[in-house]
Amino acid sequence: MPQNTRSTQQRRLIMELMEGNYSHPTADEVYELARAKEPRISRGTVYRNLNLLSDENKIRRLSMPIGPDHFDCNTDNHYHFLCHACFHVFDTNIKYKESLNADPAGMPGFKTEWHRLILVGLCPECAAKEKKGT
Amino acid sequence: MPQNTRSTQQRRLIMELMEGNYSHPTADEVYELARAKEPRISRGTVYRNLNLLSDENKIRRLSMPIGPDHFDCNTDNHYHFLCHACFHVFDTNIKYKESLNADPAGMPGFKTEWHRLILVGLCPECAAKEKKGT
DNA sequence: GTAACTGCAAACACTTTGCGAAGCA
DNA sequence: TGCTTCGCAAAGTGTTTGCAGTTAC
Repeated sequence: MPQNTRSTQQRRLIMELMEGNYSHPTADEVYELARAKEPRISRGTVYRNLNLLSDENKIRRLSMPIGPDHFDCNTDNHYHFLCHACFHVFDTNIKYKESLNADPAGMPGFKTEWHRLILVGLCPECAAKEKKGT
Repeated sequence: MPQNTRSTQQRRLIMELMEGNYSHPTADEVYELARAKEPRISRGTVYRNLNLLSDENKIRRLSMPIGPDHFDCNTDNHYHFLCHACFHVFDTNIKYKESLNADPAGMPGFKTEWHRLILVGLCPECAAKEKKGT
């Protein structure tokens, strides 16, 4: 990260697109949204800004067991559900377990900084489609 | 997956390398191990066989929030710790929560098939190095 | 003025895939 | 014999990076 970050048009646009966007978009989805408003914006700029905003904790990067990373405007600790059919990401109601970041029992010396819990399966819509198809 | 899978030299070699190997190697590490015994083996073959063996549940694919996938000869459900300095993967002693695969409370319609919990931080060795460096 | 940032394109890391030859059942 | 698998190389996906020009402060 540079010492002084600046407020550029592109950065403001990307932050605006993320604010209040609870769809957990991928970098490419943000790129498409951004391009609709600012056609000259480049993919590199979107990636760079998403990385910078994550580093500044203004958004959260969500790495998935399948496919590209997603980004979340909600930086509160919470867990996600990934549908392996439509690849949408959903928030879960599972309570965040702060205790998992404490030294895991029986693993002295390990310093946990963060943890990731992801459920993978089918969302209601895709589960219904699956049923119909069978 | 094909209807009938065969027992080839390469597949047997890769399975042998995985059996009793608790170091959670990446595909590339398996490739290097395999090449030491069978120099003509190709990367594609290693990837194909690791995928096939995972599909057959003879090994387990571990997707990490950083870096390439790892593979585990232990197919029992358990959780892992990733050191973000040396990128080694360790088994944790955290009890597997079967209940997370039940319908998450308050999320009717979602069908969870599996879940992944990964702790990220520093292993004892890298934590010690970090301390020294500071 | 100058460090931070941009667009662009090339490079990168990891993985999959198309093909013709070889091998297992 | 016929389907599976192989080695090889090329392509695919998602992301980062070097560069020369531009912009914020």
